[in-house]
Amino acid sequence: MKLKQDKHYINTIYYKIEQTAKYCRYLGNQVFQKLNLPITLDEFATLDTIKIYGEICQRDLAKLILKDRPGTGRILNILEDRGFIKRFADTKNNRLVRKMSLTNQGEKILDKATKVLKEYFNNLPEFLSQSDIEVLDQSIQKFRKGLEQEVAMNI
Amino acid sequence: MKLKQDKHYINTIYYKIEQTAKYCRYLGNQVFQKLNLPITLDEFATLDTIKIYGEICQRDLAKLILKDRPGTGRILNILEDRGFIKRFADTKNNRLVRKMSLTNQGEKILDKATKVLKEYFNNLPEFLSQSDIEVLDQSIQKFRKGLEQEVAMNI
DNA sequence: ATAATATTGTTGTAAATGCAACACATTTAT
DNA sequence: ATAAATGTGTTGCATTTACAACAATATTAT
Repeated sequence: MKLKQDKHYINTIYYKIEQTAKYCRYLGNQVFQKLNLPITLDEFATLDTIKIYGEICQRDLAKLILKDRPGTGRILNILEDRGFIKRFADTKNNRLVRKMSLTNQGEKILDKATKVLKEYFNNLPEFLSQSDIEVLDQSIQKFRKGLEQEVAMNI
Repeated sequence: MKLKQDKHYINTIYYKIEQTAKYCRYLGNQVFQKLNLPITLDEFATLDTIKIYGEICQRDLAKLILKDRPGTGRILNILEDRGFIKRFADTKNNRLVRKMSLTNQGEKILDKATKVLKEYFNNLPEFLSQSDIEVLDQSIQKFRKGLEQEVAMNI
């Protein structure tokens, strides 16, 4: 993988991805506050992921929500305390694991937040066309897959 | 900006950018450790940016290195303590600001790190062609610019 | 059989991050 | 002229993050 000789960090694709990710995070958190949602962005992502994947163990969930194992456990503690999920012991490859599922209240909160968020984002000016997004999606996916082979995630 | 009705967070472009950024950060930090560089990724980015932009005030630097003002001040404290930069008072629009420049030692460390990093990255398998990178670069740039108008950065 | 290795989740802690408050100076508004 | 608002950098603190160490169990190697 060649880098142009005169490339400074600020001109690399790594920097631009970091920069864009930072904007995404700020926007996300600001939207959650502005809309007065009763959960944070991380909690929303966690609930939404549990809804899709059904009963998965904590480590698999950690990989999906991009947190490490301790961080995932802590988010789940909060969600459990607030009654949005319930946890139970199960096995996976003969190993004892903890899985989880949404409670009724968790479903309700998630649906509500999803609805409010969809409305908000539908009213945002469309700054990228659907086909632009697809191009971005494809190429960032390809980039990430390449990256994946170079970096140890140890989650 | 329309979202497909059935899109979960994990399928959005926001998630994929976060995910890719995380890989970038891990790879970066792991490379800096593996190569036994005497500075961190953040310090390198800071030195490299000071080298390009010459004498800028801390707040402008903060925007470039994607840190907030306190964080930028702290990184600069470290770099100053280690003798890689020197700081001095100046004015910008009649306002008192602190600017900085690389010391000889700072230049040396930066050049050394740049050389080692270039060698490392040149030996990585090329997982994206130059034209692929350009496509990614263009579309992520466009996306970020759209985002920029929706999010307050207050740095 | 025993030891070494691997998987999963938790605890603890050092470091990084985000943010509000402050100090100080300058510009703008009234 | 005075007050309010803005720009710059620092301090302090609460939260988040990264990471190592551990407990418990299962698999693999010797």
